[in-house]
Amino acid sequence: MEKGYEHKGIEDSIYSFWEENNFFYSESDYSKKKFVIMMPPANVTGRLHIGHALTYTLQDIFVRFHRMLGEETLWLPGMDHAGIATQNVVERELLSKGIKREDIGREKFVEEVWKWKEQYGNTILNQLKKLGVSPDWKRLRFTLDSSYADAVLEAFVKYYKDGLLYRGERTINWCPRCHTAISDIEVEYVTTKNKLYYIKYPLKENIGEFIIVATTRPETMLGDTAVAVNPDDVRYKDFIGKVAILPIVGREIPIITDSVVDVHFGTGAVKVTPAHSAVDFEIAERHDLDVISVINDRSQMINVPQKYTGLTTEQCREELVKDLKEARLILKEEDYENSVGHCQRCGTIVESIISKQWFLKMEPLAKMGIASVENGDIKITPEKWVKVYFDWLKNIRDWCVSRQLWWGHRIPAYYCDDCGETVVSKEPPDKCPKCGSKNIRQDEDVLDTWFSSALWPFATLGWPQKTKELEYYYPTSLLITGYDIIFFWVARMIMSGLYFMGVKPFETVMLHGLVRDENGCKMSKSLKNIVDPLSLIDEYGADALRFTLSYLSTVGGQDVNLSKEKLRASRNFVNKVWNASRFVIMNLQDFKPSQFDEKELLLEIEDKWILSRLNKTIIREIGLLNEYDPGQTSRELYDFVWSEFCDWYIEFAKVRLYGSDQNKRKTVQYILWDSLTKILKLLHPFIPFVTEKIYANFPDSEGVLINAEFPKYNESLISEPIEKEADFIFSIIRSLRSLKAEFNISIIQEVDCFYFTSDNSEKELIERESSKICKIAGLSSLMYPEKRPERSVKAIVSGVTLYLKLPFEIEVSKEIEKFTNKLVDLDRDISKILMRLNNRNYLKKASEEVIKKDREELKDLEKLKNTILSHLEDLKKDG
RNA sequence: GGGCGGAUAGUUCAGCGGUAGAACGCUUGCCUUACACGCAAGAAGUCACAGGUUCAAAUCCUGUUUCGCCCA
Repeated sequence: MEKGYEHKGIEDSIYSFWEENNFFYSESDYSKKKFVIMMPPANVTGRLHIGHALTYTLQDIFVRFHRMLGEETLWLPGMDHAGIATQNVVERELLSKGIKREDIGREKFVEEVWKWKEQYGNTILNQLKKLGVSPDWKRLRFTLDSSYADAVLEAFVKYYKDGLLYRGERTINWCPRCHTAISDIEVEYVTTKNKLYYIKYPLKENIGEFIIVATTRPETMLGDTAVAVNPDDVRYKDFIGKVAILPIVGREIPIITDSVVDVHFGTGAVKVTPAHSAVDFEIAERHDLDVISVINDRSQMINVPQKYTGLTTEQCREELVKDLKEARLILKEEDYENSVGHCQRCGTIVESIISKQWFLKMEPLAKMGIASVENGDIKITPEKWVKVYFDWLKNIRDWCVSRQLWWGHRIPAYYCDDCGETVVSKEPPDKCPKCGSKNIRQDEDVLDTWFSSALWPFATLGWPQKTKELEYYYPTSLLITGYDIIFFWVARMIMSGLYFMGVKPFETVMLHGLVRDENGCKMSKSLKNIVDPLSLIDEYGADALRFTLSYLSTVGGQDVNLSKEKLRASRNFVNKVWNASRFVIMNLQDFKPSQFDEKELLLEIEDKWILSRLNKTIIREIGLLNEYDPGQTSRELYDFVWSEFCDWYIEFAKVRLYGSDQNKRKTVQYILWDSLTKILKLLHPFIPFVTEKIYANFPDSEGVLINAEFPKYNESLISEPIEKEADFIFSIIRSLRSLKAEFNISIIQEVDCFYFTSDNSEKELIERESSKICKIAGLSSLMYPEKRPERSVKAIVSGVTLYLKLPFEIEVSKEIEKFTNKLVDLDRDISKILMRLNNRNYLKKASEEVIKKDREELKDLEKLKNTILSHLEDLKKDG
């Protein structure tokens, strides 16, 4: 084995080895418990970013863990056709060749997109492999696969037949750049500095009187069909029912009341533009107002006086404000901050317009979604998201599912040109069922990509066919994803799973945080703080990246602040594991674990200690992963492996390993082999490459780690007294080393040492372990003296006083000072505990366990105090 | 406007009722035959602020300040 772990070269070959041997493959097996995760489908245009790295690392940890537990584990990978994004990419590419999509037509364009997909679509999948993830690639699904497309059609038709899908003219969010409708949640609101204009609308009957409305978008007034005030607003009591004259246009519009009007906004009177505001549209429905569209789908003015027609909204605003000012109809304008909707995909300001679209009625679906989480059928963790989920579902609006794109699932609705009949069916009708006409056209639009990904947990398993996969794998076990798509994807999957399958799509949803930079800032192109996971893998190794991401994640699903510092720490840890293994393997050359009989074990304190600690760690890992806390698991594994196994056990092991007693040597070889084998298995879900590589070098390894059995724990090996004894020995060693450091004696320079204690068990323990203490603390001897040694440095551990024979004189006064200071600290600690133990309420109310712990602590401290006191006396005699 | 989350060592963060923790950085020694991506020994904190609950509060409650996110 090499001196340092070099991930380059190793990772790729191990990955191909796993893949070639089908270790990721799953087959339904009713004799086994199953564990199923559906991978959130990756955007086909995407490249691997750090957010993917986090989510897929976490998923892979659970997948590998359950696979090692012997469960039938399926992790189904996938890709999403990503309607708008993909269409944009290919459109841009064609445009660079001077071709517009309209030039070549729908069919040719879609062909081009498929070509693009075949060529570049697998980029992200290959990048994913670099991370070491282990999904069943043979079951890879794409949301436009023909069987998947069939599921989408089936869903659409069923929703329609059940009366949940309808086509209608309603207010929608329109992206003028993507040139399509988008759903409410695809709009991102950004606080923007704007002007608030106060515009005077003259009253018809009362010449010279006005009602003043405030707006940030004066150009929309051209489409006003009313002015509304709050019914409780006394200021406008005399205006209600009167008629205002819309300036510039001259239209007569009523002054109405509606409780949605906020009395604190502007003047309390608002203009009502039903065609360009969802709220106003609802007001219009309640009051039966006209709806006049004045902005078209290219952000141009229509149905307005000649001089404004065809202008963009911005040009129109400028002109109109000028004209209103000339007519002295603008009372004032003031600075104002409001939220302006932007297209989530391209950042363009979205326009509210009236448009004929397909909508999915959400209320009945939302009720199902709420119930299944409320009654505990589906568990969401961390729990704080449950409330967010409920709030969204309780206030949900109908979902606009049609998109004016060419790339996606084309809506299976057919319209008769002769009688106007609408037919929704999976198969195109050859004639109109109503009038028999053959003039039938399919709807031009495609479905929102999220409409298809909502079907992911069952459409990937062959639904609507009753496949054996669907039968076995549905419902799935766990869904892991970022909290940012709780509405987009999680909630919608729950609703459609319940609706079409009648059963929840997954048992548990685990939501994790988003990856941010080391200062907690969102990664963005403009901040130039984007880190590319592939270059991180290249620099630090996939294991180090994976370990960093899991190490930084928390049960609370906090955002993850990634830093190079943490990556370096993880890389060092991986290297530590490598070198500890290297040490063990080097010392196992003459040892055959399979031929060793456990009855020959001559266990010593450190063996029993590491076995106790190891078994506790196994229990912790199983417990923590079952509580969805991979972060805490990685932190505890790190500490156990580094600070306990490497720092103490391996150091102790060297004593017998390099000693002459062959039986002792065999024991320590066996424990090293046994515990490291288990450690590698415990670590494997987190750092699969390095552990697999090491395992291949292991004597008598049972094959490969990826499908090795997860270590079983043995509770009878856990012992608190053993751990306490070991800690006592460690403390002795620590204080001896500390003494040497204090007096600048090199760790390898051996010195004589005496120890004294009035406690027999302590004396025996040290006697028994003295040769190891000597080796590890760098002593030439450790003796119990006939009489008290003179002029020696002392350290005190519990009842033990240690006398280090230094090659030079020490200052007694300094020693006295040192111990006097320690005494002060000690007294403070003792009085703290005494205060508690003398408090009757404490004794009455605190738990027995706590009180017992306090009493033991007090005993220990007092023992220590007595030891210090008697040796202070000694020192004073010396002085 | 409504909701959620953060404020703990120089920095990044764990801990979330019973004696303040880690990593990195810093200081001092060490190339001790697994590892300098290392070893050993240190220094370093009114746990944002103010009240309250409790025998006991970084930890629970209320309020304040402040930073961030989501929804309207």
